[in-house]
Amino acid sequence: MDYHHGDLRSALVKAARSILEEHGIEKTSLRATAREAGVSEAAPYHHFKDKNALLSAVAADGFRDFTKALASAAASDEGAIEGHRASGVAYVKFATENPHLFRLMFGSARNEMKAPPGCDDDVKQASRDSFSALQTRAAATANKDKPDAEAALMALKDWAVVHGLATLFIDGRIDLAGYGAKDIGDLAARVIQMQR
Amino acid sequence: MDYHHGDLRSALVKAARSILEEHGIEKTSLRATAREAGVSEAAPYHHFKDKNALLSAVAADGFRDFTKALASAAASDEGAIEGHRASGVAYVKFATENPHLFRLMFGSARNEMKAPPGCDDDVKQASRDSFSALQTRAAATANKDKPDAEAALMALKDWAVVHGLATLFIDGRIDLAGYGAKDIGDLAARVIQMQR
DNA sequence: TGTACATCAGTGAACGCGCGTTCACTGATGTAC
DNA sequence: TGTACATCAGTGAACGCGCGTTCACTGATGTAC
Repeated sequence: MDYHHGDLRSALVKAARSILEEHGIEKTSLRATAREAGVSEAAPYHHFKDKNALLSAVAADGFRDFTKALASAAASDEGAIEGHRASGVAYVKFATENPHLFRLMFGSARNEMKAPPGCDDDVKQASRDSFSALQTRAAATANKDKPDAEAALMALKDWAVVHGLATLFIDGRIDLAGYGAKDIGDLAARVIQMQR
Repeated sequence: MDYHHGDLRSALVKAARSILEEHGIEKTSLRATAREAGVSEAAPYHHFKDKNALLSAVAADGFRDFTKALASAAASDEGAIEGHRASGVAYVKFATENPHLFRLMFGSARNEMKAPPGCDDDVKQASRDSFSALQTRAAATANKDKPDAEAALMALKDWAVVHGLATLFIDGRIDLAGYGAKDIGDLAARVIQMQR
């Protein structure tokens, strides 16, 4: 028996994330995670206070990847507007490629209510980082003549569009063929640039 | 003991919906529903094949209410665009007022995979009704000069905006005060009418 | 370099829980005669 | 109108399951001397 694993904590996060993506949130139990990591079912308690703490670590991890994916999409295009749009497409793609993780990150699967304040800080911080980067890019595209309040609403609308597309798509509500789209990235790009 | 309840089936749907809204999806069990309806824990099996069937009935019920709420909002305003916008606000409000129901309706809490084709038809039909009404109203606002494909994308964008707002809000991602909004309906109305 | 020891990260067994589901049953209801 | 009986919607007890969590434990590791 291995009595010292090396880095069980991150191995558990990885294992949980893998179960989550493969089998969904309701199969993602502490026990299954421990088994996946090849460790006894009580071992996770040396690294996580409870199940919620593990799920929060997975969510925080997800947010860090998410932030990176959006930023790198934005950087690969020149021009504030192009970059903003590219990061919108990346938003939808990330959700599509990691649907269960995306739901865990945004949803209510973790019990945030009973967490003492100060706890769960990791997810909170990681998600805040994502959204502030998002808003920064949105702000960079704003018409200079418009008041700040309008720019903020516009940024929210852009966010809602990509979040709505992502959510509807992973919940199976969007029929790509019906829109003549070859994939969700294609459809997202066209929807994002659409104007009345 | 009451051996004949009268209309246990719909009482169970009502009970499940009430537990769902009050305590969330993970507390919504068949047993809890039976207890809430004041009936033995095995009784539901005379009306629903399994837990999924009960949840599907709740979701279908929700979709019917949802469709009504959107239609009546659209009807209370004159003009296609005003009606369309009003139904968008109603969309967000419905989600806000019935967050758990909304998640059940759209989400993956029911196991749709293992349902034999032909089953679950009730939800499918009810949700299709909702979305087709939505698209009809969107189409009515379309610029006549635009090709149909563009109008369809525009309708999808409108849908994504309200669905995104609804989802982000019920998941606690939107700070109303930060936008100077008095409530979510107010904010939704402003976001919906916002243009670049 | 060698040894005693505190610490720390594992183990494995056990707890209690609520759940979905099944079963044989029971009593109320409506219908045929 | 009265009665026999099939049907149907309930009951209550039981099943097995996987889960979160706790516990006393054990053996590996690093450090002080």
